Amino acid sequence: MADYQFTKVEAEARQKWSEQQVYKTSDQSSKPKYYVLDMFPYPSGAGLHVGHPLGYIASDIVSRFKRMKGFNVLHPMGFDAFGLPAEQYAIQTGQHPAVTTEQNILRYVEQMNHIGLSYDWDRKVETSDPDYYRWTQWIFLQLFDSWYDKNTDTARPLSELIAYFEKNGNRQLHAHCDEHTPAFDASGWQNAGAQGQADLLMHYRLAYLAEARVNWCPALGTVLANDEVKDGVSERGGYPVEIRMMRQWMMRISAYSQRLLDGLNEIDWSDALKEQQRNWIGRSEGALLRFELADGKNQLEVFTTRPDTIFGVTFMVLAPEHALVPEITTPEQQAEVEAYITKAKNRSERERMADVKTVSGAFTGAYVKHPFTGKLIQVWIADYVLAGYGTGAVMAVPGGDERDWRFARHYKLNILDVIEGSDIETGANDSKDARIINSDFLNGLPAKAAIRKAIEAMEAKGIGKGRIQFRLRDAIFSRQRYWGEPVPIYFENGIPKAIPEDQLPLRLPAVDKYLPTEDGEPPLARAQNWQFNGHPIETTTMPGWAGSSWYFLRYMDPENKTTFADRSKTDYWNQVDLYLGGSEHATGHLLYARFWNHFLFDRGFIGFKEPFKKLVNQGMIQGKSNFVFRIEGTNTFVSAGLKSQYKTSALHVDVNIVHQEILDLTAFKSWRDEYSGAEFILEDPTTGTIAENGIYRCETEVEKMSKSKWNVVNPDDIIAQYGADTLRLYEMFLGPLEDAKPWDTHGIEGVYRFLNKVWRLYHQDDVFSLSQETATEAELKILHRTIRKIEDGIDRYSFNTCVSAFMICVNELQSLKCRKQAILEPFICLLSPFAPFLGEYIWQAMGHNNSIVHAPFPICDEQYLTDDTYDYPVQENGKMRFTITLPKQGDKVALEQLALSHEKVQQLLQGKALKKLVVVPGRIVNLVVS
RNA sequence: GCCCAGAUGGUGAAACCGGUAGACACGCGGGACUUAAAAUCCCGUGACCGAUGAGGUCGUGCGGGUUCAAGUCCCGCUCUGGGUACCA
Repeated sequence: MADYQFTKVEAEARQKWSEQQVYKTSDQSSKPKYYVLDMFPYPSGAGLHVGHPLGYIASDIVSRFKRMKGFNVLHPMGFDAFGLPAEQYAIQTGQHPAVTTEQNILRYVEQMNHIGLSYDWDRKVETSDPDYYRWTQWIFLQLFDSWYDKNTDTARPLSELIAYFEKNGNRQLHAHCDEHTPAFDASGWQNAGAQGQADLLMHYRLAYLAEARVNWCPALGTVLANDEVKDGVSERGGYPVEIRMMRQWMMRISAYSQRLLDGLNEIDWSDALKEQQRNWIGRSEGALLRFELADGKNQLEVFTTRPDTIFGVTFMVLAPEHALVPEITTPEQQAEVEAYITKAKNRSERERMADVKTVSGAFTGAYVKHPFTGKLIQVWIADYVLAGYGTGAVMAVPGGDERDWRFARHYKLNILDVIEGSDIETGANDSKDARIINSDFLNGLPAKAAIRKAIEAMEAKGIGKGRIQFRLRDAIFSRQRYWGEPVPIYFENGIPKAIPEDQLPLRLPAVDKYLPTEDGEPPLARAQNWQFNGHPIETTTMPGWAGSSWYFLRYMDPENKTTFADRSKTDYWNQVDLYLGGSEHATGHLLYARFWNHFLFDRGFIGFKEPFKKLVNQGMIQGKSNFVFRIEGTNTFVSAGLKSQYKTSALHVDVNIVHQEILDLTAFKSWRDEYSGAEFILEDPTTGTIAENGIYRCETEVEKMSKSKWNVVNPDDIIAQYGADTLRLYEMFLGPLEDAKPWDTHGIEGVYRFLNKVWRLYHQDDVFSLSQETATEAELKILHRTIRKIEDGIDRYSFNTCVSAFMICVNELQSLKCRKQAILEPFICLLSPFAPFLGEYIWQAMGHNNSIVHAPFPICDEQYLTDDTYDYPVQENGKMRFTITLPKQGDKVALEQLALSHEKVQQLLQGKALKKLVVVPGRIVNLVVS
């Protein structure tokens, strides 16, 4: 018998769906709502790869299941269409990124439709569409026009802040603002002038301008992402990169630190993910305290989580870029300090944090006075202290902090023992459970009590106070790029002003090149008349996360011309019930989106704080990259087994010309021009020695699936060979949704055979035929057990076990030769969320007019699930021996009696003394014998 | 470095609450059907000892521990993946 004709089946089902517009979703329904969201993709030029659909298929199964269960399901899709790759492509080819992006999107939509994803495409959003980014710009302006009131713990309109300043200045104001905001009274405000007032407001705005550290590449004239910088030079071109302060738009996400932390308690996300967000936000309780410099002029402010170890301070460490460094450095130390700053300056933060082995620093020559003992303490600079965290300065307690200890050891600085039970010769002791010693008034106190007492003493002395510090920093929002949302701000006499709402969208202008200007201005500076009423417009654009921070709201009301989404619609659809996406977004997108959502809630634009009620991370499907080895300086390639005999460099090779790790030599030569004359040193696969007629073996490595790594596998190819239902089932069958796994088609035949078996249940000699006989008890048991397993599986997002449950069911029905509609009609409904094409086709063959998409999900009848007896495994000292059949439920004592009197048990116990009998009803019998 | 996750047969995996480790597949071996092949169906398949039997021993990355019982819980490691603030 031939295979089932999946191409025909899938084409017919697809036509049915598009004719009947089965996925169109109404904003009004008597049914309960359910919102299933996928993280929308960046539409890359390589098209959708097999890794993308993993999550999409899973969420599609849930969507289809919920529809059949009687929910009004919102299941949309869109595109995160701004981004660097399109811009790079534009730089290389001169093509406008909008053009290539649109082509890529069309391709993605087509691919998604081939997979059978049940999106309501009428709700598609694209972040690069002016009708969409108009509202991204609008939200930016709301942030620009808001400040954070710590009294009410909400964002409020700036007009209210201005009214307050006019009456009171910023006295008694409890607002979230920059660290060094000056104090002023009402007259100070009134006399500040337009520029002065604008500067003062800038300290409070939630979207604000400030100086920020960036990776500046002078040769490219642009700022680079950390991952575009490798070993201090640009990845593209290998030019030097320096760290520089630049004026940038920032987002005051730090105002929301505590709320973003608290909100985690209300949402159903994995503990691992919540933990990552908690660590990212990084709340720590401690004290802020000031040390007088010995020069009597300056003060040094530090944040410490261990004020209880204040008597263990033996030196101070500042970040090399700390503002006081030039001022306090003594002439004798100046050369050394400057040399160190130059060296440290261009190390990335990541490098500085990761490198704990090399200790480096420089003494400034300055001293501070210990606030309690009055002793003089040296002030050092070292790059393990980061400028961006806390105050950029630490009080070093080498007895209590590992990094301080290593630093002290290296520079032979004093180490004091202030924590009971330490051995300061071998390392620091950061225990918070020990008692404090050698510390005057803190002696004998446990650390936690000592922390409180130390803070009290500091407050009494007026040198410090208790403080809660967050690691979360304000986010840099400006990008020196072309392909992003323009920031809707213009500058009138240097004062940043909002472009009026009714003038939005501020469209991306045309430019002659997608590159920075000669003097390092961003690409938008190339635009003609980039002005508003004669005033220059901001030239940076927004980052990728701007558009993705609110797209889930736009799906609810995608066409709205007067607001980003009507309140009645956002109230109806409300939170996302299930959000599916990769864990690589744990601290980026998922934090920024929560921030914007909280903000929109504060300002009354939406009615809920947390956007994503339930979140599931699908594991990444990784690529299996293949490598060939070129002998350096030649065009000769050596097989993997022989490569150690030569000096070679490994090069990625296209996975599509490698089969079972063996390179197709002819295909390789025609793959790229430069390899047309390639020569090979081949190996004998059994002996691993050089062999003229041997094979070329590649080495493999599991990496992210990416065009640049030549390991992308396209789902279209799989669909052409096996059909979309097979692809869907196979991706689900691969393993648990949340696990990362490399793509491998080894087992795909299995699910393909399964679908053919399903087909044959409904067809005899390819002719559709079912029997109308009444189902037997055995058949009903199989069906209802499967219904239970599938519902359970979907509820637990355990789609792989669902597929195996289907396989078991079909194997059993097949061996019973069941062809009964009474069983096979509910079965196809059960299967249809997983294999919708085959489901629809058979549903139609059964004579239904409606689509299976709207069929009801079969209901499990409990009476077919219960068993009276159970085969108890009997263990001897925990080792499995045999099974005995006993009642499944029942009184424990009665079961013990039954077990003991069982013939096999008696036999086992002969000549042995029973020490203990363990019987767990419905589970196990364990005989403990001596 | 730091934070988060993972590791089970030749392979992908299952085991949901601490209770029969390896369901379901792939691959492989054998058989049926066929002139033959494909497709399909049936049987076997963790390792080792034993006779190919009965039966037994070992076995869930490594080293310890708790328990009548550990893949599952606790302590200490190793390796792999993700994130580390301008990739998305």
